[in-house]
Amino acid sequence: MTTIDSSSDHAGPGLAAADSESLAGIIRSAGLKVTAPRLAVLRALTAAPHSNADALFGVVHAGLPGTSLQAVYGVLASFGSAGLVRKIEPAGSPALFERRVGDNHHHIVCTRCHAVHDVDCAVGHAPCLEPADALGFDVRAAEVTYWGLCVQCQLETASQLETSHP
Amino acid sequence: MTTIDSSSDHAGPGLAAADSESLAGIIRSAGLKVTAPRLAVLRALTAAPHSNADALFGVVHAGLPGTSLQAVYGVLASFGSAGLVRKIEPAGSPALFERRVGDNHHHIVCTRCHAVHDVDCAVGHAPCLEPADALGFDVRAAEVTYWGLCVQCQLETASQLETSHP
DNA sequence: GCAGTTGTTTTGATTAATTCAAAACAATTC
DNA sequence: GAATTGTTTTGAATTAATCAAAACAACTGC
Repeated sequence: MTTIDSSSDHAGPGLAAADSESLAGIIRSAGLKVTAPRLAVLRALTAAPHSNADALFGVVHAGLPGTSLQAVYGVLASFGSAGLVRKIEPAGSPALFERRVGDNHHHIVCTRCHAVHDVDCAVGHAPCLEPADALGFDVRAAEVTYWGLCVQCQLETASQLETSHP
Repeated sequence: MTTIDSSSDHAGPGLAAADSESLAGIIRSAGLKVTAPRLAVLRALTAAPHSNADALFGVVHAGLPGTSLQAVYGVLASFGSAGLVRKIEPAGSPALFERRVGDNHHHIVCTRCHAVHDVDCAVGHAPCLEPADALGFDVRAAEVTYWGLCVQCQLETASQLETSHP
């Protein structure tokens, strides 16, 4: 299996060495050991935010055969507790992961194709963070999910309607 | 337990006949056939909102042995498409069901014990319904989930802290 | 540079929640 | 009261995720 080498005087994979370097730095700064699967997952997640474990496994496994799906789950779990990634679980989808953490942003999900995009707070600051009646709860977070049709699906459903016109 | 019976000339199950009658009416009005499992699920869900399929199965099966878990799933699916119940899927919990539909309300979930309560809109009308940038989406719904500690869990964690003091 | 320690990954199995499909059955319609 | 349509049962399968032990690799200090 390949080793991880960040020293510059080295003719490794070659492509995107600086990229790996910074990703490695991010992982190390989080107090985690830098490993090939972790680099690969972090790179894949940077390229495709809102990916699920299986999709990440596909990408990672392609570039690093021998990586197991369980490894991806393990990497995501460690990234999660290290605060490096955030896990979101929209109804009807498997868990998705994103690197954008710490800010207060929300998600908009297409009800037809399940595409997910980030949306900033509606209000500008902590959104809706005060429920009308918190029932004594110590509220720590407010999660907003918007549901609707993405542009693509609006077009496709419109043309379908047209086609099925008498 | 006292019997409530309004349809006097009827020797049915006897217990809570008026209740069953009205529940039956609700089911029938939704265009669905009235069956024992459906009545039982609707009654159980009225008594314990935010129940999952398994919990409902437990209650239903106790009163109506022979009912299968799949029947409960089937009932909930038909109720769902008939608009009689709403399905919510908080992260980390199995799907929950509630009869409160059509109004715009949200949920507050305890991060420790997973208790779920209804909360009304933060704003009074459609809450946060306009994201900062909808990215071209045709937004149809905004779902807000508050996360925090319920009163009970606040007390329990506080006393735990106290106990573990040096 | 090299060995030890600690943490990570693989391998293989297991669980939880839900869905699918066909046959048996029951509620409304005629 | 019989036919029709839809519902429930039975049994299996699927998906997403988790658990556990052994093999392995990255960082620590020498």
